[in-house]
Amino acid sequence: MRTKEGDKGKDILEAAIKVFASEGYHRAKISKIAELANVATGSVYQYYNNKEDILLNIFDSLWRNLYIELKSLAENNVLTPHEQIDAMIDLVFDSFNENPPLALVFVSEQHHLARNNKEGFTDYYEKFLGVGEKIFKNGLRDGSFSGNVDMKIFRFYILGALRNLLTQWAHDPKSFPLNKIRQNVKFLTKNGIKK
Amino acid sequence: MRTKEGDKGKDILEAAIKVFASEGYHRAKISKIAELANVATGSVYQYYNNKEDILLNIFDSLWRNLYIELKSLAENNVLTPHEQIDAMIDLVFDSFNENPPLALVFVSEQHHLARNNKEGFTDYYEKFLGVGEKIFKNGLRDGSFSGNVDMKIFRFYILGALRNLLTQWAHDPKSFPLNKIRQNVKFLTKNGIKK
DNA sequence: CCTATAATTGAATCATAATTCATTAAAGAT
DNA sequence: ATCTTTAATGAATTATGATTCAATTATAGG
Repeated sequence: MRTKEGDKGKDILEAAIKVFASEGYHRAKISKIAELANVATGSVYQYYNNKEDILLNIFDSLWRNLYIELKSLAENNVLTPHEQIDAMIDLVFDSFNENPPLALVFVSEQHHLARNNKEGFTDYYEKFLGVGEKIFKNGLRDGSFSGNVDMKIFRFYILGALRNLLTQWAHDPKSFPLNKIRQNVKFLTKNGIKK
Repeated sequence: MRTKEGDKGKDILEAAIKVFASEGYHRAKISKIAELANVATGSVYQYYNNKEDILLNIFDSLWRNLYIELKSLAENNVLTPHEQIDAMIDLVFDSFNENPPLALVFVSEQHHLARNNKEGFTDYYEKFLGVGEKIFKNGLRDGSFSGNVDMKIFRFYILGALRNLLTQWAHDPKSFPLNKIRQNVKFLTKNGIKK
């Protein structure tokens, strides 16, 4: 019996991230992904059901990691709620720091999955939001967060801000340094623009 | 000489907004847009060069309006910089309040245009950002905004937050009331989450 | 009431690229 | 060494839907 050589599944996923990032999901050709992965076009279908399935796998593993990391920092009792929010911001940026193409896919292609998979494209996304809620509630309980803000609104507010900043950074990592972004986002989230 | 009946160009644009919103740009069929606009498929091409040109027109008029409105409120000397930011938040929400499908197109399809039209898909977008800068600088000058925040970062921060909240609202306008969102965003932008 | 011009039509064309599948290759089992 | 099973291949198939264009229709001017 013939056995699989190397880890073609992974090669394909990594190639897909690059191609999705540079062409966008719809323009990305399976043949191009296969070429980058050093695999025949048909082989892609040995590993994934179809093009969307590739994207699904990218997002599933992405949100899985984010969820696991956020969970562990939410369980860290040494951190104050403010520090947990800061750590969450770092977590998001760190996840993409070494991989701008992944950031581009993350910020640009999720809406495609969300549209097709009405019932959620990955459980980890929901779970991630759930952990975010927990952090927020702790902050309210111990009095460090303002009661004037709705949890869900805050959640989408900060994720939207992070996403947009990540987009700009990924397009031009050099002229838009991540460390400065981090610092500013932490400040704004905590204190707002008011002097 | 035969003359144009009604305003088919506008009918097509409005139909396109609905179809793009419900199907997404790539799945949207020209034939479906034509049907909704009560026009033959071919007629669409009398008014627009191609599918992307339709999207371009939607965004051009959208950003044109946003720019004009923002400009006029930036020139309003009666408002403090904080009030101008608040008014900008209102402006964005007001632009979509009556038209959730337009909001969905706005939040989901701009990246497609940005990707293809490297040199900017509409001048009004750049101009809008320019006016935002002006407001920000005024706030710095008169001492009402914190000097700890970089202008460009603030700009993408708040636009990202607005965009994400608009997305959620457009998907479910009833359970996610715009007025509450407005109020929370204004508060967060100004004061942050800190108690 | 003609005629010229421009608007409108929608079926046919055309391009693209996802997916399939018959074929070939490799590796473990006998 | 041969056989069997699974992996890998990439050319051929197929589906889709954007765009074109020859035919038709409506209006204004003469």
